[in-house]
Amino acid sequence: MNDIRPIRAKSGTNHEGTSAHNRRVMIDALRINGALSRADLARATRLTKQTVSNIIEELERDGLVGSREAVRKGRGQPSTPYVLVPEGAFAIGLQIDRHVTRAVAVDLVGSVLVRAETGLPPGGPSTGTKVILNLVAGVRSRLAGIVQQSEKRLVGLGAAMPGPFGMEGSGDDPWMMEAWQKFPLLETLSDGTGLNVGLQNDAAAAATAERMVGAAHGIDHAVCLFVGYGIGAGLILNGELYRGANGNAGEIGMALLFADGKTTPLEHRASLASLYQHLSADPADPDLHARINDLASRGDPSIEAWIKAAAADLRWSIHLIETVFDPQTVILCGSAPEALVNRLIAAIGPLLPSVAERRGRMLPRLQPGMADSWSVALGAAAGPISRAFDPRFAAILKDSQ
Amino acid sequence: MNDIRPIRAKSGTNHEGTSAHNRRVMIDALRINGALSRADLARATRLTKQTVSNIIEELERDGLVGSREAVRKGRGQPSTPYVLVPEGAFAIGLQIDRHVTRAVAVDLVGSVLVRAETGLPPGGPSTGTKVILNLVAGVRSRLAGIVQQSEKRLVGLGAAMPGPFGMEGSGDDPWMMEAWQKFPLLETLSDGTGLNVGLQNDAAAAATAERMVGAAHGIDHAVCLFVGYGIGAGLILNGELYRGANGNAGEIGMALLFADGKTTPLEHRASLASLYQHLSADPADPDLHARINDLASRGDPSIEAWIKAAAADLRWSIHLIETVFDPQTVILCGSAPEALVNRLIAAIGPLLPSVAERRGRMLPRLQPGMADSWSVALGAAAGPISRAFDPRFAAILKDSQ
DNA sequence: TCATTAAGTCAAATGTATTGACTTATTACT
DNA sequence: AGTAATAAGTCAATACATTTGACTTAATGA
Repeated sequence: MNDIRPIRAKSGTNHEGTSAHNRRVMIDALRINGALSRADLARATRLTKQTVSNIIEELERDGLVGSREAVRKGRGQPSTPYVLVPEGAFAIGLQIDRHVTRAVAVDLVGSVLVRAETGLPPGGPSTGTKVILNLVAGVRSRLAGIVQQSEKRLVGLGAAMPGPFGMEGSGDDPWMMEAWQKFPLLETLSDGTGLNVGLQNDAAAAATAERMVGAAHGIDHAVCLFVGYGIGAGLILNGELYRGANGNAGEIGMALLFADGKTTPLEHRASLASLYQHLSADPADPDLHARINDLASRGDPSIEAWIKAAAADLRWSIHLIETVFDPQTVILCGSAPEALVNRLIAAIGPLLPSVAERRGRMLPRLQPGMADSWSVALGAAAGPISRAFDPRFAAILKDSQ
Repeated sequence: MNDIRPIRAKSGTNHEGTSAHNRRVMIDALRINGALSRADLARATRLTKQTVSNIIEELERDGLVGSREAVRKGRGQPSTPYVLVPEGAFAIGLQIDRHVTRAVAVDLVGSVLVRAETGLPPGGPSTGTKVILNLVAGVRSRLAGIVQQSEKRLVGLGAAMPGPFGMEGSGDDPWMMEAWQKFPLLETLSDGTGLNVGLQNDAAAAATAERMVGAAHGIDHAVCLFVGYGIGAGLILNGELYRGANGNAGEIGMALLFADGKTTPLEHRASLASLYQHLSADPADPDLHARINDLASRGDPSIEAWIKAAAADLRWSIHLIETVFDPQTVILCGSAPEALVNRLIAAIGPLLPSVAERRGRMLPRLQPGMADSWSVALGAAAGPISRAFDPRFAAILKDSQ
């Protein structure tokens, strides 16, 4: 008689959910297409002109969209194009990496306004959180110096760091990432900044960045293969970042390869970590990034052997991604030096035959994405922007209100 | 000036979208939890009692839900539990396999009411469509003989067959599946039956079945590893079947393994096809299924070597699935004989260490799913039921109305 | 017996999108 | 030059689904 088992159900929705969705759809349409008139928006979203007018008026009042000069394009009344106002919203992005942490402030359209970087002292969270909170506070105050009302328009703080999260650890990581992965980072950052905080792994952040301003812009099914210290895949499925049950979806670097008579995780063979080992380089060396970029762009033999081997593994990874996710395109990005990523892309081709080989493809199977040191921090910041403004199923539900 | 580029945007929504979503949420809640009172539903869905009353009244009028006798459970007015009415809706499921085709009729709760099976003549679609349409028509009329008003309540026809779809083919498949994959099946079935028709690959169908009545019931992140003639994964992500950009997501059988000095697709090593080869058996032999079931349940040495090798490959596949999808659970199912699936599950354990190893797991990492000949046809039928009644983002949008 | 608790209903209010007529501004045609 | 055609956008009224708050019903427990 005593039924203690909780009832599981999805949340319903109501008028406010409808309205919230339609606002997001408008913003998304302007983000993807650039300037659009109210009539354009009505046709594209299948809403009526009147509804679009109401919503646009409201978004304009909120400072999220603005009008440009009317344009004549044939018969009929000239149309007034609307565009996103970059200063309509801001977010802070934070990248926590092995020996460095970076923070950026970005605006609604994904432009980076403030950058800051600092070394992360050894000792993990116990010593690092203070450094991080200082860095964020610095970025925040510099942003306030650049634009008016930035605090009011700050939608959140997005953090990114290498995954996987919540795993039983092996305890052998000298860079203490494992300690960070177990640390209650969300609460600490939330308490320390008073902002809404989100967390994703660095591959997911890179994908979020690619979707906002990069090669995945406006694409609903894309996978970003991220080559950094480790290797991960950021998954854009049905137009949304897919996180999995525990935020660890896409940790493809831990996929096992059978090679040389043993099974090895992909990222032990094809990541920056493996390159550092190949070069006997110290990952903490601040000049290393530039040096590798230089070696890669010169085609130095010390690096070519690694590139050839890594490219073979990445070729396999891309085949795997195409096979299991069936995306419209795969984007290769990374925190690796740009010249290295370009060399890898060149060395990866031609791709292996896969289900992606089909008539009528609109996009290349493999595209280069961002490969600079700031793309993960940018993607971290894009997270809160996306959560606040992109159309998502969760956003219409009552339990998100 | 002439801007021909089409405007891309997501569709907006309105009251009808809201209402449609809330109806689906009610049905979903009753499907997952069984009998619930209006008050229960209001709490679970976060809608008001009044709204729930309105919707339940409407669903009852539509014959989709019905009430049971009121139950007293402490102080307060006794509550009236509502349940799904099985006869509220029906769907036909169709499995097209290499040498056989099966059709079933299922009801709203996933019970199979009618089964029919027939051999598929050689020659592919040109000779096969007639057989299939006859089979479907037979099932349909038998259903009409069993229940009243079945035609009115028929929400669609779901088809399932081995993928991948739309690929440039190699043309060496004696069973003509490639011809089927290129054939305009949807149009043919739609024209031939007048029903809404959907198409999935067989792994996706198996996952749809597991979600409606099997091990994935009520679970939002699950992957069904399907062992049939080939190998595929059916992906339940965020509570919905994920299809990918071209309906080929989850075709894990084509993933490449490096082994014995060459790269081989997984399904050349661990599928029923490989077992048939191992046993030098004729796949068209109608007794083969029973014979393999017998060999597997007796632990016959002729099959144990294959099981051991296949289990190793499946162990790797499960690790891969956990790594890239981060599901709550992996379900092993198949059109393989049940005893074989059970032997495989036993031989697969213990699983490889992965991100799935974490404190506080609620579900086992690997669970057995359905392994009978009818589960794909059942899943095919579950497709239209799910499309019509399960909460989905697409269902609230105007372009789905 | 009566206060308390919980389920469920009623009628009015609220919030959004829709409808259809109307205004405005421009081009194309005669 | 004049006028019809076309398209953008507004106005006021309406429709639709959920919400609100008071109310009714039916049980338990002290």
